[in-house]
Amino acid sequence: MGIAINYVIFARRRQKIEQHRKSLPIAAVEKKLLEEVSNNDILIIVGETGSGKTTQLPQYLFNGGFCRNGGTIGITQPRRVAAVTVAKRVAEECGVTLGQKVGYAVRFEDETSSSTRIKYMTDGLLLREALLDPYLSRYSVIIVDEAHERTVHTDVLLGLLKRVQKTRLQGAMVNSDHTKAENGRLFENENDHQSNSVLKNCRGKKLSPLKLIIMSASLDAQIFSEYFGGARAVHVQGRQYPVDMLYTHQPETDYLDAALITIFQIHLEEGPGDILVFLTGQEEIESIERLVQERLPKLPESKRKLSVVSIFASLPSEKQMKVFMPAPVGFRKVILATNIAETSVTIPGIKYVIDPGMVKVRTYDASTGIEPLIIVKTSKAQALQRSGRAGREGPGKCYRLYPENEFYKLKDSTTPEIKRCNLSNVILQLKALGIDDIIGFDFIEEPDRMAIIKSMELLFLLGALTDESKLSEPVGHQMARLPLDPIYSKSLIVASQLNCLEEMLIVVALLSVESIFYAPREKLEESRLALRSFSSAEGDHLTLLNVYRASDEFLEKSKLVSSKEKAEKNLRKWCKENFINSRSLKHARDIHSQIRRNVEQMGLRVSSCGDDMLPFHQCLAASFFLNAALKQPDGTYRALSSGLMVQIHPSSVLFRMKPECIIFDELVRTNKNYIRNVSRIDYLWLAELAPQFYALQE
DNA sequence: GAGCACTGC
Repeated sequence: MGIAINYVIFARRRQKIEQHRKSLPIAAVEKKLLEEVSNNDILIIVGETGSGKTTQLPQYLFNGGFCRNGGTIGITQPRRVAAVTVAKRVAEECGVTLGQKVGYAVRFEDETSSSTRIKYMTDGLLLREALLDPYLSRYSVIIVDEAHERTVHTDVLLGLLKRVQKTRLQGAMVNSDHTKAENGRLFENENDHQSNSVLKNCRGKKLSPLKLIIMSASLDAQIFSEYFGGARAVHVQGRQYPVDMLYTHQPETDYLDAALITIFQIHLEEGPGDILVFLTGQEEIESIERLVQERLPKLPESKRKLSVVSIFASLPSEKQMKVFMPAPVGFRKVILATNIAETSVTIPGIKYVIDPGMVKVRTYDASTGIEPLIIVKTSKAQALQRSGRAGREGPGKCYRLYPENEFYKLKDSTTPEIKRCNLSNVILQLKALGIDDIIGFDFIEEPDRMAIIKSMELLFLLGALTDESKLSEPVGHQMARLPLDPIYSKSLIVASQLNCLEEMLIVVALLSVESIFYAPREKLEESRLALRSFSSAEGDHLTLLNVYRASDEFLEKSKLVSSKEKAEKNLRKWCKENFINSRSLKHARDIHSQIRRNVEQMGLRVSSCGDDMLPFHQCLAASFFLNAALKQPDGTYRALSSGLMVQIHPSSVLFRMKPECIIFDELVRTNKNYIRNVSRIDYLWLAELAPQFYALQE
């Protein structure tokens, strides 16, 4: 009886899934798409939101025989959550256990097996895979999804895939001819012993042609098509509800005030439905929240049913969750959000979107190496993405707080990340793939020449590149294998020589994540007091180490008496009491175990310097030497490499102490040039430990 | 004596 009922439920569920699949816009063109993929080695698919391309196309290809010879279909996503949730959904649609036919792989999580044929992953992870398998030989098809977002990973991946595809096509011809592939080289330096070993692994295997599919949600198919030599582009219809666009008559001088007025206008004049407001940062969000709360009591009592919630990335997860909870009965919800609500999270119930048209972006100044955040106008594509958030569940309205003619003056799309970021990691990865001519590399959009040169200089000074700009052996190759900023990778290599790798692994993991300290404004004093027990007079690096060790000790003790789940819950409580951000700490723990595994595999010696922290600080000097600063008579500091005048950030344990010579982790420009995560070093160490930079200056 | 958007390996 029970089995029969279960079967009925199961059958209904399958039927529902099938109905849903057939109702998607892409279902109407399944056969056509299969033909297109068969006939074209590269295909561009433009599909708007709701077309079903991400979940359906891989299934069509699987059923269409594109995995026949044991090949895998790989689908890349810019974000982890997308890779994970889509994989789960597709496994369910296929009626299989996740990790079997359908799986996913993201950093720290691998839900695949040898039987996986449809594999969702992040684009960054596929790039890492390429280091081990430069021809990506396990894949018969690679689909690059959300290519319009143009993350730095996507851009590098596109260049690599273009090359791999060409090589595999030639390799396949060669395999059938039994002659040598003269032009079928991915590498320029096949004689290098490192890449040679990789090549040998690949030669045994038969290279088969690779199908490439680039999927984009916006109308810029042209760029991708041109890049791939006039590749064929097909459009797939999306499915969205209509969104009414409303503009202001005149430009607004104060977009925050305009946003505030619009919130109340919608609340008082429009039908039910929640409001999503796009703001540029935490400060704006908090000030609008305060202003709404202040004005609410002035409304007639029956009109006060407005509940304000906010979301931004650095908000602790439990507070983020509040935006997903429905407002109390009869209340309208206003969500104040950064562009986290543009793509990363989807909040249900939104009918109204308010878009002031501004966004905070990170930029990169190659001459100073500083990456300041600035507020700029959104692009057209971004404005469209924002307005689309109003039409997910029904018809909606979008209030753009600028005149309509201003919209047409906006840039079509946001500047690709590769044009505004530090390129040292990109260069390291390309070099590790045997691509030595960075300036000649076929990027879809060229990075600035100056940015390339600056990053090469940095890699050279770190010892990752030889005089001929090749990856050095072993340092350069080791650095390329580590999933870290090059300076951090270098510090691990130095630490193994100075016998303090145990300590440096922890510190590097902590420096790699968002600040682990959580100090809410209203509890500033309390949080400072909590921090005191961990503080080290030597600086922030040791302080970080103390916090990590204390948390680790607490967790280990907790595990002795309770289950793993309970122990982790206890740790979160411990974090709260000590004003530590548990999400950041968890992230650091994950990175720590990954890089520890990495260095062990590389054969580096993991040992501890015990209580003598001298080698640890020497290691900091030897690897962060470009971030050294000297005290000036007035108590400020001069950064030695850039000559910039900087100040220790007030959050540093050395803020009052002001030692003569310090090294720092990063320089942030707000009102002043602040340096963060600072430690005291001996000035004389610089010339001794970093002669490649300091000996020349004497 | 300060406030930093969002991702990713």
